[in-house]
Amino acid sequence: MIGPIETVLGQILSMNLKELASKLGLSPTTVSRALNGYPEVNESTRERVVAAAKRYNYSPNTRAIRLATGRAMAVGHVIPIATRHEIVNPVFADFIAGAGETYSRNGYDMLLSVVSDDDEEGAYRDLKSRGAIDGIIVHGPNQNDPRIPLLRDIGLPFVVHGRSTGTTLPYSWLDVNNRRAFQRATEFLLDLGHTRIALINGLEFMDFAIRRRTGYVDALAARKLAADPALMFSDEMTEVAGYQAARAMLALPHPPTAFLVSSMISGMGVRRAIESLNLHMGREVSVIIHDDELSYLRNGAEVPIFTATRSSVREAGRLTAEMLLDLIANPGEGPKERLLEADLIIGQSTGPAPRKN
Amino acid sequence: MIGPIETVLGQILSMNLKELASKLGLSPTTVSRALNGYPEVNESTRERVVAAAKRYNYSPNTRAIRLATGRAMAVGHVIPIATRHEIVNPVFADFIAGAGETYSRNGYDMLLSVVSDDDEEGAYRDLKSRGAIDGIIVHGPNQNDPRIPLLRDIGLPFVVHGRSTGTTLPYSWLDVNNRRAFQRATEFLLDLGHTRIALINGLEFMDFAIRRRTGYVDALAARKLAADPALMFSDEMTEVAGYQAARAMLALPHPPTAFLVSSMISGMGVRRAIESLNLHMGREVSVIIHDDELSYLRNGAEVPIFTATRSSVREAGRLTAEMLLDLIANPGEGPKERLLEADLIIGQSTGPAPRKN
DNA sequence: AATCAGTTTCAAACCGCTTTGGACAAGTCA
DNA sequence: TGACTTGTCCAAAGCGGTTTGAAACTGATT
Repeated sequence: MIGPIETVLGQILSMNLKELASKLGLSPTTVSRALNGYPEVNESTRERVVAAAKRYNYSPNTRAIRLATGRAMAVGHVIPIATRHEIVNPVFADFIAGAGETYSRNGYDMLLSVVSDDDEEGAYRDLKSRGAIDGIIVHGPNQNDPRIPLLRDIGLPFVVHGRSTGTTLPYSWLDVNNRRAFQRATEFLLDLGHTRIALINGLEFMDFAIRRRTGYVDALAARKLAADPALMFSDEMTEVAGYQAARAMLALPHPPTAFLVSSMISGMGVRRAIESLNLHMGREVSVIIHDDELSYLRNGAEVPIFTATRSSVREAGRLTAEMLLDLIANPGEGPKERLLEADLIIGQSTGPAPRKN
Repeated sequence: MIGPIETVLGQILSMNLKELASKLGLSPTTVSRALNGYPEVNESTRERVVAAAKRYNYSPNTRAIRLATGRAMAVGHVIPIATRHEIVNPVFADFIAGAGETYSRNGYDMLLSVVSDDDEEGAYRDLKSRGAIDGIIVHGPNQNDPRIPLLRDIGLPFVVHGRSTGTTLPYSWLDVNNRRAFQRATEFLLDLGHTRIALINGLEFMDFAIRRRTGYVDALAARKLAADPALMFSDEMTEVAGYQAARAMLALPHPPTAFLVSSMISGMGVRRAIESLNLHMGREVSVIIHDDELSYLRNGAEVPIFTATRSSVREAGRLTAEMLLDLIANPGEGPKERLLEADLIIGQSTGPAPRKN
């Protein structure tokens, strides 16, 4: 009889190594080696084994491999749920899609842990001591992030997506040059003649938000302009928050003529605020956003709607995952760092500053 | 010496069962039983064991448990990446956050597989035959979804988030009553005097989109109104698609006075189209959206911006995961079904139909 | 013919837990 | 008193692979 065994229920029982070996008249050792590409097995034997494995639909039991090798062949991602505001970062989906591609390609599984943020440390320790994963990716680092020394202490290989200002320990990270991106964007607005430029930022304990603000402030300072606290806003990056902040600023006696906005979603709120006052984006008010190239929130079809600093978070996921697998495979090597530059792409949301009247 | 052993590298080596047992002068059998709550162990012994386990920071090796018990203690989620349009469904993040809470609470891991959609079948077979998971959740079912018979055939417990019109096999699912939700929304618009109601739907090979259209068509038919094909649009649910569809419809000789929109994101595009024509949502044009209560896309702060059919996808994640764990624990029981009703919440985006002039 | 190296194969130990089938002591019943 | 429970514990056999150390065979060398 050929092919996998069918039970009464129609379920396919995959056979195990011992069965396959006896079917071939070989020892499990040889079969295992043949399938795993070890040199000490005759080529013709290997071919027989490989053919039989395919014919009988054999695939080795992951649980057994993991126990035998001591490796989990899995990478963890911890999603902290803020107990206060319960927000799932919308860039997660795309980052994870990118990372997942890398894992699939390399035979790794991706383990997601959803954890309330006051229990994150416990989650890391648990994943490590249970031996559930070989490494982990750290999301959304804050200033002086405690997770970095923690992971170093418990000896779990990790790569940070982003960086942590204030951390002096060396660690592996991949980040977008957020400071440079917002510096360039600010310069671009200044070149267009804007001087009242508002910053609608994310939460400024997050590292990326700190760096973006620095870029913005630096660019202003280079032109001898001081950042106006009334034009700097920091909050959760939601549509509503963007709308409210922009409304409030546009109602100031001396309103901004341009907005630098930390995300596409906040940007849509800013746009709504502008249009609700019968103003026009790219005419009376200019807007630049940061575009993570989220797959479900494209910045326009062919023509970009927003002028934007752009960097694909999906690609970041792919690359960060590659760095981690590399780190796992070569534990001896030191930390790796990688800085991606964002593109500045010009859309329809920016134009010359309106003349004073 | 008290506490876990520290190596030169400062890594914490967690001890294993055998070591703990010998430290206690007991057999591994007894220690295992004491920790797992079996009755055949003296209470005082159990206390000693539990205390020692805590003191030495013992946590059993997941890999070994899995091999020994034959259970993976893990649930799979397959994220298909459409090779054509490469879109990650934005509701994934929140659904998974909800499901993840359930898994954590029950000691299960969540395994995410990112797979190109032409290879999804292979991914399921692989997960099953490797023994990597005990069950799986099916996302985004289409009409006559082939995954349902497939999973039944390979004998992998599963619950579908959504349903599959045309599938006659019984299977477990959890769904929102999409038909009823859109029927009620349409009735609400009809009651406000609207007769030209447009439908901006998702891709209509997706089951939820089919059901929503049915609800919409039924409600119109109940008032002896025929659905106008010119007012029915189906595409990816992006902001840009919503904008373009609404722009086009509003330019018709006999434009709609109301829009029924399948998602918050498309709804933002529709709103932009309306405002770009100097019309006002809730005045000249009414809009109802479906609100999945995505954490990063709240429908307004206190006051909802959009009138909406509302159903929390995060809660759906929690409940679907519970159903699956139940199914895994009680394989004998038949398929379970659960239909959630969406709320109709009234926001500022709907109002009476404008008088004809 | 004996020795040796190289190739190919295998038996058995091992990974760290669970679980089966006793063993042993103490208490109960006839 | 002997037979039977009951309570408590343990040795050993698993789960399904990988990996070590040795055996068997081949052909070449002395």
